[in-house]
Amino acid sequence: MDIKYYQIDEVAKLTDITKRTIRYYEDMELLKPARTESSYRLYTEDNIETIKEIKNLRLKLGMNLAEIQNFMGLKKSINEILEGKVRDIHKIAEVKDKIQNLMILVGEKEVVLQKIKNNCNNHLHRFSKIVEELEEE
Amino acid sequence: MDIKYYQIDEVAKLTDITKRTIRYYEDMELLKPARTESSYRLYTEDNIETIKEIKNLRLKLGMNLAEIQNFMGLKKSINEILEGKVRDIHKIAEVKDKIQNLMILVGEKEVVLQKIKNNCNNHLHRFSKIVEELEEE
DNA sequence: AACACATTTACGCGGCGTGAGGGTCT
DNA sequence: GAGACCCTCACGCCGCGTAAATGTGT
Repeated sequence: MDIKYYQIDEVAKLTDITKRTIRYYEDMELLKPARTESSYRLYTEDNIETIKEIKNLRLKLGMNLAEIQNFMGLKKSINEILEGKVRDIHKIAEVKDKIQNLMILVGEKEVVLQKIKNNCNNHLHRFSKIVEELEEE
Repeated sequence: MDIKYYQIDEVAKLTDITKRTIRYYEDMELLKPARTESSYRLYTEDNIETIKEIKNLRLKLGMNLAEIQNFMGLKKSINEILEGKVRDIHKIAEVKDKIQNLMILVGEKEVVLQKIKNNCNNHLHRFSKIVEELEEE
């Protein structure tokens, strides 16, 4: 069963990430696409999923590439543990710590979002009342 | 009743934002501190709150300064409406639209955070089981 | 005079945008 | 031969970090 490969232009369209940025992620070692004999980059479905994940982490959560590197490394460690490749309890404990730290950061971001949401809702309600009052005049 | 003013070094310590960055926010017109005769910047409590808010929006939500400009403009519009300075129903409707768009963006960010949280929790549970099994050996 | 602040100006890095100049052909 | 791709430099902008040169005095 052969793997389907995509060229960079198609990947850019599928992910809505520019070719420049996709190549830059490779420079930063977030991606390692295959190459043709003439150096054309060949991306797998997995590569495309990785790009979409980077996009989310950058644009929605504002992580920088170093943080994303870290995050990807954590995911790799998690998979190695789940696959039984890592059986050292201390190593596993380290990864658990990293996961818990990550959840703290996630929690802090959620707090900020909640505050904004609450404010927005309050304003929308008040505006409705204000508009009603204006319409009565 | 006179207002208490802070110099930039104290503001930097109170907000944990560098002086360089605080000055840069002024260049970007996010801040307009008063000045002494010798050009020293003087910040109010309100200025400090603004800096803390910018910090949250940048570091926790990854907004760029242009987006923050927009966000601050929206807040200003909201206050003008709440204060009764704006009584044009169409203007109020525009602001409501902007608030709703903002809430959509906030919702998208929450989805990403929720996925990460769920994954983290799943992994932590699985790790506990793996560690139990390893300890039985 | 000396110290601890302040000011502006300017170059450097990360994360790309945007060509330029030149090969390849899914 | 002509598109429509691909490649690798390389310079420019934004959001600051980090001096350097200079002024002020909470």
